[in-house]
Amino acid sequence: MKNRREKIQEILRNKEIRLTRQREAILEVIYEAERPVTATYIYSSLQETNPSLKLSTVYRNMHLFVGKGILRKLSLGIENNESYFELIRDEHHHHLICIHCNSVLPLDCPLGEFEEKIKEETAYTLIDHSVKIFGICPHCQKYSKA
Amino acid sequence: MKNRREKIQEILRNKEIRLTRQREAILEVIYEAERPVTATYIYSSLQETNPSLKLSTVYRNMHLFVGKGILRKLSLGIENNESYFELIRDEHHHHLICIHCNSVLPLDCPLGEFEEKIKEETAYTLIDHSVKIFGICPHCQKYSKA
DNA sequence: AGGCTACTTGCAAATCATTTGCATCTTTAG
DNA sequence: CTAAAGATGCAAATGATTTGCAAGTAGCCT
Repeated sequence: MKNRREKIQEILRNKEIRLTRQREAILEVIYEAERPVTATYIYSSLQETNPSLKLSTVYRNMHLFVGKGILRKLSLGIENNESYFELIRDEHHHHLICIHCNSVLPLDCPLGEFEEKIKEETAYTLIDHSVKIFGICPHCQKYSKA
Repeated sequence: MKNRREKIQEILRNKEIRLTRQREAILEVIYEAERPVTATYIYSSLQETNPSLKLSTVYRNMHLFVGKGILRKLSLGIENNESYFELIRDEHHHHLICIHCNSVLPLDCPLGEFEEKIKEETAYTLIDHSVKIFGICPHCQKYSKA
């Protein structure tokens, strides 16, 4: 039974990415979050334990991880223009976004037949798709009653 | 039978927006484009005819028009981080995006029952959603065979 | 037609997210 | 243990978008 740190190191080695303190720390934060996070979130989360970590290093590694297929970059279209990053786990899914607190939850994919239909109708080669649903989470519903 | 300029002026008046040379020109570009456009696209399109128009004015009016329900802002997640804006015409729809030429086609909405299900399962208040399908259009399929 | 007032614009500087150049440090293969 | 390749810190650059402020203009009221 491997602990998280070992699992992260294995992922990096499998992808032929050098192990650095920073990279391990970044991936730990992402694993722990269990939801898409921003570069700034990662940076802030690590300020206490890794005060020398720079935001540019976070961004550089986001790029690297996306390129290596470890992460996926999302453009959620939330008020700010920050990009979110999430682990590419096995299964295809989508996102439910709270427009108050910007938190993000995973959703199953409701397309499928729809894609077939589009493919026939338009003759496009379909490559990928994304579904985003915006709402207000139960927690924010309470606090925005004021 | 109204011409385009008159139609635009009517829209602005209906929304209680002051008529300015800049606003009319901006909306003309958007109407003519018949697809989502960026602020920079609008700005460039107007440099010849309205050389004094500033990009900040375009952005300010994009904001205004979105707020008044004339336009909708899209985050398409295309390589650059530019925002796209489209006219809010009649009905709710979605987008099929060609990843080669960045052209955008409208799609019918495939959600509906799915939203009901999500609402029950998560207790979120659902506000809006977006579906984007990425692919390669028939035209680009030919030219990318090379 | 002229004038007032509030709203707009141009302009320049600020801001925000993200990227990049460069010198210094660290990882890893031998 | 050591050198070379690659990574990081730092600071400055970039690109998109926003903002403060003074000057300009639309729309209303004589």
